[in-house]
Amino acid sequence: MTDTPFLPDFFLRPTLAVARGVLGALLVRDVPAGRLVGRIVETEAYLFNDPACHAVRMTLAGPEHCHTARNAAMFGPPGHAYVYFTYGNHFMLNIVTQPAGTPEAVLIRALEPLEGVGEMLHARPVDPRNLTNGPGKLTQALSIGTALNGHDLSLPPLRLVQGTPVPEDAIVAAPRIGITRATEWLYRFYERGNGWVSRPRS
DNA sequence: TCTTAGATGCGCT
DNA sequence: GCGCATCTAAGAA
Repeated sequence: MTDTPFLPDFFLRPTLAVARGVLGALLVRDVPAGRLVGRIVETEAYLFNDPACHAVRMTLAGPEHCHTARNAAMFGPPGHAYVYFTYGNHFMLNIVTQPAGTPEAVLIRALEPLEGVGEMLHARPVDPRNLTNGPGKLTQALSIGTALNGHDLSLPPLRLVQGTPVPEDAIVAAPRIGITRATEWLYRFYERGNGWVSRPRS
């Protein structure tokens, strides 16, 4: 069960459907210290015509003005990783969706740790309850940085594999966190009642 | 338990 | 310079 990858077509579905569909999927990360596995419990969708997306300028000025070194991976093939650095400290992990040329992605916001918790705590020495309940936290716990930007998520050392999908009636849609534009769009999805979901700042 | 401010560095204007 | 798909420590209650 931890070895079934997603078929490429999965990432060609509408990005909002992918954001729901990867809830329950597993992220498998191989590091020298061992194998780390986390279950995805919270995501956000970012669309090409989305004011909060790094590639929104495509709609305004055309692709040639919005395709930059930073967001290049979002224009690449679906099912690959888009990793970027922000706030001077943190890496964000996204799954690229849509055909190459259409910059959309799904941000992984929280994981439920399943395997390798001891190794994760070594990479991120904090109270275990704060190990992977946020987008910057989980990348630190899994040692994910820009070296994995553009990486094919069907291959080691970072793979996305199928788990038990979260049923639709257990998925909550909510406003995205930490953005200043399009804050009313319900593009954040999480598993209802899961204790690893990040908490919005008030 | 909750709220606030500061850190930190890259990409853009 | 300013903003940022964030996190943490410190302080109040």
